[in-house]
Amino acid sequence: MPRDMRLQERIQKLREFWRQERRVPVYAEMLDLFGYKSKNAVFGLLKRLEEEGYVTRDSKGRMAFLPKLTGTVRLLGSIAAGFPTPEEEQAADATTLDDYLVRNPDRTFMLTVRGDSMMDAGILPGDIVLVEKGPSPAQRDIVVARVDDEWTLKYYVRDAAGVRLEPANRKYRFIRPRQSLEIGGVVRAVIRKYA
Amino acid sequence: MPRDMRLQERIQKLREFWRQERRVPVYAEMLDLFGYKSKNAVFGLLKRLEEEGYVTRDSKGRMAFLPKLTGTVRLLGSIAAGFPTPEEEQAADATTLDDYLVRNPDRTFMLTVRGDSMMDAGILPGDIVLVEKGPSPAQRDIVVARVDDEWTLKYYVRDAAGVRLEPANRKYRFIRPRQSLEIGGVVRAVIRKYA
DNA sequence: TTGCGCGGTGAACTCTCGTTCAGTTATGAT
DNA sequence: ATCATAACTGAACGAGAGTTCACCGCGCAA
Repeated sequence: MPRDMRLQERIQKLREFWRQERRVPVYAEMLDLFGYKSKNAVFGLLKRLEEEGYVTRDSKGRMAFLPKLTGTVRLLGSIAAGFPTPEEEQAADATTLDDYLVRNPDRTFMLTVRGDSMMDAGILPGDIVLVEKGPSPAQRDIVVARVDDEWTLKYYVRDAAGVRLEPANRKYRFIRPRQSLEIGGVVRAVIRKYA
Repeated sequence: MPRDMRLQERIQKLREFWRQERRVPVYAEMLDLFGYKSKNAVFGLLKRLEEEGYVTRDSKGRMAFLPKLTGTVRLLGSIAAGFPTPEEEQAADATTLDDYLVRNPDRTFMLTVRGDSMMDAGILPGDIVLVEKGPSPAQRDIVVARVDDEWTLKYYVRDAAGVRLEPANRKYRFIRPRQSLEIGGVVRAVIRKYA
């Protein structure tokens, strides 16, 4: 059996273990995970995995899996580039959606969208927005704002007259808040999950 | 200092540790993480965290953090329901986007959308689709299909005459594949990340 | 004030974990 | 076929892990 194939198989075992247990297996567990009989074999394998960027160790030698191992999706190119062959799939590094989408975990929330005020921006009712609380919005950021005692999504636009909130839907007109403008947060991502 | 507040602070420390190290801290590390002087204090705290569903143990007592601790986003209600008070935020359980969006990690890929064939379904150029390879598409699933030697997104529709691929854009007409229809995978989610 | 319980200290202990070393077997290139 | 190197076995070791136990002190209610 070729060397690289065996390695990939073992990495696959580690992925499965991680998904089930949410932790790094101890040597004893890796023994029967890989079919080894000696802990030193595990030791050697881990050294290779470290070289290839699947695991790290802290200053005291404690191990942790990296996203290359724990990731749930592989990042490929564009759709036009075509669908990947199995080899290309293997080559593509895995990543986690959390790392990809969330910068400030403690301030980020998922909210379900109601209403069609941002339809023209591709945000449909039922979609989920990732909202970061706290930062002051930049020009044309989409924000969660209180308008007429009701929370909605709007573009945040600063102009000569102050701040105005623009919908992305021709049915509605923009709004210029009278006094206090309450901003819940800034939309960092939109997620639509099918079925 | 009230009991629950201290607990929340400590949970927060654990979250930070997890984000940095991607593993469960050992007792010694928790000692100065929490400012304890005795390992038994850590032992007691972990028992509480287990009762409250933040950590699990396997049959041999090995610990793992649960999504309630490792999660990056909190799932709130709808936007119309308003923005949460700090107490409501605390009450909302954290979750990971990976668990939320990906069912079959080994078969799921991220692809960047090129072209406007699905614009009316809220899928814009530059968006990212999560594609699951393998499953046979259900009626009106969005699929990655090869059309005229080029990969695109289309609705998959089975009708009396066989299979047809429908765009979500009035500019284009549906397509009925002559012989072989190549399906790359089924779109399970759409993601749009700002800036 | 007394008594109780929670939350903590400190020390002792056991056992498992990761590492090391010497030696053996398998693998793949020449 | 030969040989160097990588992969693995088996045993031994030492450190560090988590657990347990005895005890303490503070807040709080009776």
